[in-house]
Amino acid sequence: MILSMENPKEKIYSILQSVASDLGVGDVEFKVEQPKDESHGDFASNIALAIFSDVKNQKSKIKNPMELAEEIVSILNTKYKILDSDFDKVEIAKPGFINFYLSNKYLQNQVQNIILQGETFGSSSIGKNKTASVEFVSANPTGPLHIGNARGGPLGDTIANVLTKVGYQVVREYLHNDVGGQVERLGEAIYFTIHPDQKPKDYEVQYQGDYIKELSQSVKESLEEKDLSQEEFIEKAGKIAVKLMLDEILKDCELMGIKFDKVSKESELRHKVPDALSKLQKFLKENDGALWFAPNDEFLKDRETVVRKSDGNYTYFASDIAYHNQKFEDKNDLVVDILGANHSGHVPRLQAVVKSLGFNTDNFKVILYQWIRLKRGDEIVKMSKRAGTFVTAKEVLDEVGKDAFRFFLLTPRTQTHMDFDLELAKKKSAENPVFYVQYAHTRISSIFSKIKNEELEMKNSDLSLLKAKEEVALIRKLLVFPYLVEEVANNFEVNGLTTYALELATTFHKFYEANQVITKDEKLTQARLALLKATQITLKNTLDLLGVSAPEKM
RNA sequence: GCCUUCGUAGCUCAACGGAUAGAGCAACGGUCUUCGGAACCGUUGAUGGGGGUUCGAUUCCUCUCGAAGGCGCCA
Repeated sequence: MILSMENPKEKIYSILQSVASDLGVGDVEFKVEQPKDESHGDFASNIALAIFSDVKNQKSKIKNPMELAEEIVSILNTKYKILDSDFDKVEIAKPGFINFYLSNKYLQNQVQNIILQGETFGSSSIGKNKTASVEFVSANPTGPLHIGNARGGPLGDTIANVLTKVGYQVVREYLHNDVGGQVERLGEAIYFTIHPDQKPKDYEVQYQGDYIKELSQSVKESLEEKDLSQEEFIEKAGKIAVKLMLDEILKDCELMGIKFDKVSKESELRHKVPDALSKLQKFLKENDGALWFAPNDEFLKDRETVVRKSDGNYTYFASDIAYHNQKFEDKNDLVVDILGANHSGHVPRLQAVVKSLGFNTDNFKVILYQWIRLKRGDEIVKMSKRAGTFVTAKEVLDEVGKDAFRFFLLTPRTQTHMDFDLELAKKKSAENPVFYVQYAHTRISSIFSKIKNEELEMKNSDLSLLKAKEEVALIRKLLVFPYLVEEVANNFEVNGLTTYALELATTFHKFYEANQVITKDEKLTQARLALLKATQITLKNTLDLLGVSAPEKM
């Protein structure tokens, strides 16, 4: 049995599967994972516990998990000669875990490997020759991007980065809602701001706030020459305003480090609605003069949705049907929507649409993120676009900067209802964890800036000199990265990347405190420089995925 | 009323059903004649509450309390 060590984790998994077959329990489900505690090895498996708890397999000999683990390890040693490969040690632990320890030699050699891979370290081929569409932000253009919408920005962008990293060809998409009642309301708000005397007493203006005044000014300038009726003015004002808002939103996105590849307009999608609906004939029904999407899906019973109003106009939902139909007809292997929690009710309908259109819902992922709750000290800030009381993304961005902004928003899981203290954010921006990570990168760059002697180039360094506790720990941490990237590409939980960035920085800082890199011992210096190089690469690659800069100086 | 999500340390957040629940900030106490102290080390401190499933539960089920959001011919 020869172990190819390209991917130790997969290797362990496949060998354990063979062992399971040897034991006559080939169908058992077990895991191989990377324990968080170093003392539990580089990889650990619960296979013995899994076999034990699998009732069906208990019919013959009932052993306890520890004995089972012992038997498995002995098979690994004898039949599969696992210690002849790059493993140092295979141990059993308490309830019945089997822990695998990589040899120092294997670990040391990986340093060179990382350096050779450089910026491709962490890449994989799971998305090779595949395309993905990631839609995010898609904010209503009836007001500026606020801090709530903004969470989807870094999130979608980072997911797109990760998918790119694993080989997908990714299109970043934005949907511009430039038609519908909201656009008219916006036009009205502008009209009545310019002509307050004409506002009917019982009419309630939908959108308010300083931005409406500014918008009104801009709209007025471009329309004042023309002689328009109130109705024409409102219509044109809405269109102009919505375009202005889009430009502003996209500009804010750029401040966040985001550029979209494709901006679709709802007004154009509407032309494609009839085609898309024709594919859904079976699931459409007329009622009260309106046309409804009514799939015979258990979950959607009594939740039918209108696609064409009785006045003949299509709804936003109809546009979304056309939009998703197009995304899939564009032959995307993966379609990802990043939506705020206020769209939670929309999700099952979208899934039903994708399914009813005949596409595979496995290729359709919707990521819902919870709203951010804003606080000023102890006071909760209520945000309302209507009342004009909201905090814009730009305000916060200007205050804390892109890097801290992104890192902060990417740290919690998407389901977390995070609290954002504006005062604290301003006060503490200099102490944001992101600087801790960036500082690690800066420290490394600083050391390299001191190396002038070419003899200290780390090619051919003797990596076996890297055996200090902190050195080995650092190598181990570096090797987690490719597994993490692949995991995130599968589960979209990008917060794992920020956690990892912090852990990696910590491991580095500890190494740095304990070991002088540049010393009179040239061989050791070379080896440590190689380790630093590999660390720098990994930090940079992680920060790149997060869209956070990796500065040489701070 | 129904549906979704959340409740972890004083605060903001982590933890594929796994092993001693981890970080940062705050508080307190240490570490520099060395590559950047935006660092390192240490102390105090937490799973809202009750049941259940499991060898094992912050994680799954159930009840309960609390918070956010959704339940339109709006988007």
